[in-house]
Order: sequence, then structure tokens, then C-alpha cells
Amino acid sequence: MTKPCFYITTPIYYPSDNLHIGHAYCTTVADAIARYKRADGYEVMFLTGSDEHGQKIQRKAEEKGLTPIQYVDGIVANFKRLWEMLGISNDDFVRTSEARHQKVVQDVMQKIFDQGDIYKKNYEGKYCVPCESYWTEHQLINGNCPDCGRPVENMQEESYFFKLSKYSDRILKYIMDNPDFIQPVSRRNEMINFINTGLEDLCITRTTFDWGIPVPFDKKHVVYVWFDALLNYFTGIGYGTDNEKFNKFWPCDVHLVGKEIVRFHSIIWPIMLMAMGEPLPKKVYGHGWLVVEGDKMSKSKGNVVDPIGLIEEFGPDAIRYFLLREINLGSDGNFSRDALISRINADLANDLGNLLHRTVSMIEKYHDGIVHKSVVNEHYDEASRAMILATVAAYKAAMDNMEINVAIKLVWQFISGGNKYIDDTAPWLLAKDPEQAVRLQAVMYNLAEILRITAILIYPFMPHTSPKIFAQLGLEEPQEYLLSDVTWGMIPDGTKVKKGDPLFPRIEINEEGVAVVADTKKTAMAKPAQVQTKKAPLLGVAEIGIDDFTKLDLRVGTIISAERVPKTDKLMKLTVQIGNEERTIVSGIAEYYTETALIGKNAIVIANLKPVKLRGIESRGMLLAASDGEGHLVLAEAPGIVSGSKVK
RNA sequence: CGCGGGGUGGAGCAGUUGGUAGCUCGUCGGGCUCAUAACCCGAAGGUCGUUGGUGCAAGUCCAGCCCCCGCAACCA
Repeated sequence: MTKPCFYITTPIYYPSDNLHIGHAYCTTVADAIARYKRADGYEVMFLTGSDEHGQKIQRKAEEKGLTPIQYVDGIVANFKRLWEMLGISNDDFVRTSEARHQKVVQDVMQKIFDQGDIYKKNYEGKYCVPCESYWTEHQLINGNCPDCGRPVENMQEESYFFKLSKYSDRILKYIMDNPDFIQPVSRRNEMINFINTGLEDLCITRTTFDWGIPVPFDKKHVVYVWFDALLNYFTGIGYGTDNEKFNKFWPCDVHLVGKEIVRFHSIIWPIMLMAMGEPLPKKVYGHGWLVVEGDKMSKSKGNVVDPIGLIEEFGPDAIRYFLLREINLGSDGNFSRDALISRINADLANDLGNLLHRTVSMIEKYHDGIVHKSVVNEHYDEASRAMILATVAAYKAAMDNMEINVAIKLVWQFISGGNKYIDDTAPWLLAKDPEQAVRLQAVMYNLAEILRITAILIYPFMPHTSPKIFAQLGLEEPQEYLLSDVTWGMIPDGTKVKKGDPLFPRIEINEEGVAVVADTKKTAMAKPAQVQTKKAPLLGVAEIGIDDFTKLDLRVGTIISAERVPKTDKLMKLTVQIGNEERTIVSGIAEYYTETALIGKNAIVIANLKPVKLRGIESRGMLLAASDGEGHLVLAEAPGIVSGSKVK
């Protein structure tokens, strides 16, 4: 009998920088679904990858004196390392720079070109030369480039266009006919709205840079972004080279994507598929974003959460659990350190970890560690068995509907049922009564079964924890954790349990606000030097050494002139004197300081920061400012200190 | 009239096609001693942002208004 197949993808991430917790979130969700489907007997293809082309990468590489591929190799190695740390079970990883992908893109492009849905047109528009960007009339500010404020020129460039407009009615009909195609519905409505405002043909080639896949019928051009990236979903299943595999997995069951790119996956990609004559994916699911401590994550706010640091501090399964349990797929979710610690303590340490620990302890204490397969049919014992069936049915329903947090809650109700079962049966009383010997064995057996089944049910969420539970129960680690094994009575009579360390030690915050592993009664005696996780309480900001700090050239600078940057809310253009050097610094403090208030102040400046352009003005350095709870900025000042002085 | 998301006990959230407002944490009280100060039971606490409308019935549907947060578009 052949297994049913299931194909799920994540977006391929852009390696212009390392990944943050939001990427980890998306990939973890996909991994949980992939693992669940495998447990449910499916043959699963789970794909992720990296989207490596484009001008931005080319520039970044140039800045570092590397070739694009050298630059990207380094970042992509970090991607893969992160996925490994998190326990991501992807079956393949497509890099768009690979030869196999280039072939797919070129073949598809040629095919669509041949059948007439790609055409060449002189693109005419307002072009900003320094920014290398076209702008529409609507986007211009006083006829100038909205990016840098400089005048734009009329430019003509030949480009290839893909006839999106031709398929507008067909894609709309498809979305209407398939209510589950785009989820959640809020995104679906957005897409319908977007199509109704009119689709324009999409420019799919560029000549202004060359880090991309050459257009097969015109080598001056490279393929531009989405036409390249979306096809990774074909590359990963052997389009054009492995028909058997391709036919097995296409059409894709779920494209899991961030809400910002739903449009590309639910309109452009399906239209590409229509042009190719291929069936459309069954579902595009737009998940929400993570906000951090109530604030949007952004580099400028400095609150980007590095998943690697968190995994090192709390372990991969705690992070996975938190992301999957706390956040409602499809809406934005809040990531906070306090909430993370609270979940670890309440759910993982107290409920799950402690249930295992107390069960194994009792089996050791009452039965020398041996599990006896005894059955009694008293009320609580029957109920504990009935709970298994009810749980797994509801769990499957939730998971099939991608309601991961609902499924997790069900499992935790099950775990809670285990704790309650202990209370109801009071094994410590049974142990005192020789007539209850068989009942005590049956209670212990049922508890062991509850734990074994829990281990299977949580495997999609916490793949590193399930084997630990099996080991403590004295069971061999299975080849696969299968839902078909979620049935009472599979632990062999006579199994010997093996108590181990607590699955999840409680985490406590010490006086310095540092999260430490809590002492237990026993470890307090055994380990006088407590295990301490070394992270400062600031979310996700890794510690640095003094050598990192000394890389910063911090100086006192005197502000000698200040003017608002026109048409901006926040930007102030400053001239700052540092020693005998004057430089221009653009700073986002205009909401908090007037020009006159700034002039004459001695501020602390990072002097060796790489220059950047903000609104077309080159800014060479950065003023340090403190941000209060409301986000108001207060400049770090050094009154009376000679300009140019080093800050240590 | 730029686009979008959201306002539900102290905190964080869930509320399917309208039918007596749920969950987790926290607080308070009790129980238990197998266990990681854990576990189990109970209680307190909400005019569901606001105003109006349609229903026998509105957190839910409709209209208006207020507030918060993203993006557009600038935080180096």
C-alpha cells in the first residue's frame, strides 16, 4: 500500500542578514505540521531554502569585498545551523543559486515565453539614477525621488513583462470557488480586494545588475525576484528531472508564508502555474508576525530576537513549545521573555516534567522500577483509558485544521488528567494496603501509558523531548513516533523504568534579574555551584566581550548646526564637530528636540560606524540616545567634555 | 477620505453559523505528601472601547465615533 503524500513549504529566506525569531517561528510551524503528518502515516516532503539573488545581495557582497556567492555561502551556513539546532526536519533545502534551480527557472521562463505570456516592452518611467529605482508619478514627492529627494529623470529601459492581467478573472474565480485556498479569511478578503483594483503586468527581468539567473532568450537580462524565488517549490520536488517525484507531490498541500507575502503566493504564483498549465497549490496560509514585548521587531529598535541565543539558553524544545503554543497561527503574536519563562515553568516543568518524575519515582519506590501490566476496572482507571481515545481524536482534528495551539492545549489537558489521576487514586495510600497491590500496579501502568502517549503526541512540537520520556520509561526509542501507537496497553509487562534528570528544570529569576535554573531539593545538595544560564535579562541580546566593545570608537561630539530634514517626521541633519573634524550625521530625534535645543550640546557619537544614506544625506556616525518606556529619545550627553574625547 | 490589525476579569489571550462570557498566569482559601516550593479542589474578579440600530435574543450582525499598533515613508 502506498502512503498518501503531503507537501509543505516555508518561504525561502533572504540571506542579506541572519535570521530572527520570526523566521524560526514560521519554520517551526511548518516542521510541526510535517512531523505530525509523518506520524499520521503520510509520506511528507517538507521544503525550505534560501532566496539568494538580487541587487541587495550583490551590493552587500561588494561592501564586504566578496563575490555574491561567497557572501551568501556564509549566511546560508548559518541558516542551516539554526535549523539543525531547532530540530527542523526539512527533506531538502533549495538554494536559488544552485544549478538545478537555474535550470527550472530557465525552462519555465522559456516555456511561458514560447506560449506568449511574456513580452518585451520599453519600460518608461521616472527613474532616480543614484537609487536605481523607478517611481510612479504618484510616489514622487514634489516631482523628486521619494527615497533621496533628488530630481528624477525620464528613462526608458527594455524589460520583459509577465501577463498577469490576462489571468485576472481566472485567479479571482479560483479564489472564489475555493474558499479554503487562502487562509486565514482576513487575508483572502484582502487578496480579492487587491485583484478587484486591477492587476498590472509584472516586470520580471532586470539589466541593472547581474547577480541572478540569465534570461534564456535574452542574456542581457536576469530574472527578477519573484519569478525566480517562487519556482523553488518546483525545484525541490524535481520539476523537469524527476517526474515521478514531481507528480507525487504536486500540487502542494500547504505553502506556509508570512502575511506580507501572501499576495505573491496566492496571485502571482498561481498565475505562473496557470500559464504553465500546472495545477494550483491547495492552500496558502499566511501566518502572523511576532511582536517583541509588544513592539514590532526591527533592527533600528535593537529588539531583534536572535533565536540562536535563546536556544542556547533555554533549549530548542522550550522555544518550539512556546512559539507553537502561545501564538495563534494567522494572527500576530507577542514574544516576551517573561511569558516564555512562565510557560516553561508552568507547562513544561510543573505539568509535564513533574508528572514524569513523580511517576517514575513511584514506580521505583513501590515496584523496584518494574512496570506491571495489570488491569482493574474501577472508575478512575477506566476513565484514564477513555481519556486517551478522546484526546487523540480531538488532537487529530485540530492538527488537520492547522490549529496547532489547540492541539497542544488538548495534550496539556491530557497531561493534567494524568496529574489528577494520581490525586484521585492516591497511590501512596494504596501502597500501604497489601490488598490494593494489583490496583497500585494498574495505576502505575496507566500512568506510564499516559506518559508514553504524551511523548508521541508532543513529538511534532518537541522532538528532542519525546526520546527522553521514552528513555525514562525504559522503552526503546521507536524508529518513528506514530499516531497508530496511541492506543492503551503497548508497554510490555516487566519494563524497567530509568529515572533521569528532570526534563525541564524550573527557571527562576535571581536578584540580578538573571534567569537561573532553580534548585531542587536534591540538586541543591548535590550541586553547590548552581547551573547558571548566562544571559542578561534583555531579550535576545547576546553578551559581548570587552574586545567587541573596544571595536566601537565612541567620541564626544559637539553639535554645531542642526536642521530638520524636509518632509520627514523624525530626521534631523546635524553637523557635529569631533575633535577638529566636522561631519554630517542624520539622526531620528526630530520629534524630541528642536534645532536650537540641539545646537551646542555635547553628545556621544559612534564615530566609526559605517556611513549610510538617509533620505539621500550621507550620515557618518550615530548619536547615542536612551529610549524610555514610551519610546521617547533622550540624548546621551557629555556636558563640559572636550569635543573629540574618547568615551570608554 | 492612503492600506491593514486590534480594544474581552490584575496580565496575556480564546470566543465557530447571534442563544446565560471561557482558558492560562497571577491573587485568596483548602487538600495532599509520590513529585521539580511541584500536584489536586474551590473562590473572588468582566456594564466584552464607546454611542446608536436590527433581532425574542448582540462580545458576535449593521452604522457612526474614540483609542492603540503596524505598513506606506525616514529610525544605523
